[in-house]
Amino acid sequence: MPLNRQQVIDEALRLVDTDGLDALSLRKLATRLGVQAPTLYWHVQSKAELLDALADAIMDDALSTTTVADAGGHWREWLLSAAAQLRRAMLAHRDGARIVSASRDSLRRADFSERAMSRLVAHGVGLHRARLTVLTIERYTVGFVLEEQSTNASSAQPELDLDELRRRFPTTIQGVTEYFAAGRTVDDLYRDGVRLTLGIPLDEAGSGADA
Amino acid sequence: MPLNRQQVIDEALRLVDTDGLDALSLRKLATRLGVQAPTLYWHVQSKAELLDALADAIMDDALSTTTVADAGGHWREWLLSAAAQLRRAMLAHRDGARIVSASRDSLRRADFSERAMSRLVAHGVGLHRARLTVLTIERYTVGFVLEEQSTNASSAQPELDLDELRRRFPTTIQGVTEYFAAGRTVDDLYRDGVRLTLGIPLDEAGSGADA
DNA sequence: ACTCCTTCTCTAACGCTGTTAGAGGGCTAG
DNA sequence: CTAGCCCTCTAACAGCGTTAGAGAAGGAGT
Repeated sequence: MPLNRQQVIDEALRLVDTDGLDALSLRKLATRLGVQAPTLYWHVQSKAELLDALADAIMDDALSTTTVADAGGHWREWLLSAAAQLRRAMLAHRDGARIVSASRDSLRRADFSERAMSRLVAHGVGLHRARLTVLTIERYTVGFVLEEQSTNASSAQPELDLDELRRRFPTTIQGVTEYFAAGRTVDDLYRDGVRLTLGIPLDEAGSGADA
Repeated sequence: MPLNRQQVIDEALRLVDTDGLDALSLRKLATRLGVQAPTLYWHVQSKAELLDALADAIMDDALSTTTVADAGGHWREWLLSAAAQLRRAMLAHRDGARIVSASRDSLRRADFSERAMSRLVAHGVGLHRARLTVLTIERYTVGFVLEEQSTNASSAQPELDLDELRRRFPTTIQGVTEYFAAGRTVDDLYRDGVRLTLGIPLDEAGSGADA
């Protein structure tokens, strides 16, 4: 049985998952597939095209399962769960957000936008606001997961003195501490960001002032 | 006069600006500085550290000018202009958002958060909401500029049929068309996203001008 | 004047990368 | 038996980040 484009993509994704995006080389990938590196060029135009295919594969996951969350309810709730699905899909693979954000034209991302926007419009949201809302949440999500995954990937910082941090970033540290002290998780943090954007009221332990 | 770490960073940034991040190699950089590649290792620990320094340089721009926008007014307006400043700083260099988002630990980004959060808190915003707001807007901004710059960098897509796009993404296309037809720009789009998150009312009907 | 030490740059090389050229094996169709 | 497609191969190129180690230049101390 000859090799197959889909196998190449799958194995590449697996390699990325174990070793990280920076460790993905065509030679290593070829070896895993029991083949020589130039052979891959029969199945794939270039490494860049392979990366685009990986991004599409990740986005497919985000799209395939969004339908499930279709159950009725307010459009805000629907969008919140669709966005969480997008995040989960990127989070499902190491460097997932980097892969998706680096892909150059992916139509799958447009599929996501289209699905979300049309749903909002169908629920009576104005076209203008629908577009703005979906775009904002998409970019927030990419930015969020990108940061979320970059901290994992990097080596530990040896020289950071906690006391100096507390001195230099008192408010930030306090805010972070307060947030997680209440038993909240990064998942909650992400969703609260979406809620903020959607104007969904969030339950703060200590109430926040407004002006 | 011997070479100098600052010169290395400056020239690297200039090289990135003209040729893009992917074209930044130590050999090319060294040649521009009239020196051999290994010499750079005297001034810089590794290429990764150089990239971090570039990110810091970009963030310095974002921080140095934010103070100017300190003039009184609602904290929402202040944060909007601070965020716009952050975006402008990344936009000022080719692949700026990629450089910033890939930097592994930058304290300058924490400086930005700290400054924004403390300002919000000083204006009476609760710690919880301040943290959430600043974090959301930061990640939205990185995601936004990342996408904004990635379209520039890529080669033009030859095979995209406009009719097929219209068929596949009717709502999206309609929304995009509507948005820009009113004379709005990408700048407006970015700011409207921030406004949405901050709960600042945006004028949907007519022009993109705002008070 | 001589030596020591630091600062900065050099040459040479290692192992890795994506990619191309081009040969060839194996299968199917005529 | 031949033609042609599908798929894989070997060999090689130019480029990459990085290291080892030599050496030039200059100030400091004796």
